Amino acid sequence: MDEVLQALADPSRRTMLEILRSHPASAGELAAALPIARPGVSRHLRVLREAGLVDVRQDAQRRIYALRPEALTEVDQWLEPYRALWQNRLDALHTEIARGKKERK
Amino acid sequence: MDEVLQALADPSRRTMLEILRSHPASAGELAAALPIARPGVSRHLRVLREAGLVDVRQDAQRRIYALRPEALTEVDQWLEPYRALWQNRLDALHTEIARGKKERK
DNA sequence: CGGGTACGTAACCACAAGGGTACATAGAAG
DNA sequence: CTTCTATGTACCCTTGTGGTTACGTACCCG
Repeated sequence: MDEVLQALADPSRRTMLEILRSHPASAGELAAALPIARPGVSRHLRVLREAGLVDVRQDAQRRIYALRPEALTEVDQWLEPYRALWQNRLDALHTEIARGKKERK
Repeated sequence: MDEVLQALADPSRRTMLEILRSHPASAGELAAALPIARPGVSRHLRVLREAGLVDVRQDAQRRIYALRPEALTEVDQWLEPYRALWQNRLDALHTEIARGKKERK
């Protein structure tokens, strides 16, 4: 969990995930899409790998990275107890609005 | 969004949110619950405040912090496009299991 | 085997983050 | 108005993080 949220904190890494969301990509491909040099990308990929957010597959001399979306369920679960709270608030807001409408009639 | 995920990356800050989930608390109260000194807590609180994750209310010389769970909807929304993916995977897994059962019969 | 390609790792550097101590400030209390 | 309480800010230091260049390595191709 910790590692996942840590990994998500960096915008470059989030961009990588976004790319991988549409298709698996090689390290070079990802590097080309980012404003940073290849070694930097390599390290970011390591972080993502260690957080379980991506999988690597070797294809000749290329490394193909693929998204492992299940890892994000951790975040979803962490969010869970808060979800109830914000939904209550939204419900309350809607009730408020509804009441407002009534009273304005 | 960026600020929110950034804020969530730190475990101490997540602990604070967890505490605030059950009840609003003063800065000192939060500091007492954490292994770090009050000034550090103050700084963490600023980060949370700037990310919109908490609200402050002044009560005499105390500052009462309250959770603002709506801020987390940003994370929920960010998660959204990935959610579809991991659910597909889980569905596929279930299908796979179901098929396996059948074949094993 | 020699060379090109695709990566990762090592070494290095600059700066942001997080922790601590000391101090400033605002408000209650006397 | 002085003092105590609660909290934030300034400053300093150490560590972590992200980026770069240089280098090592694995693999295909001729």
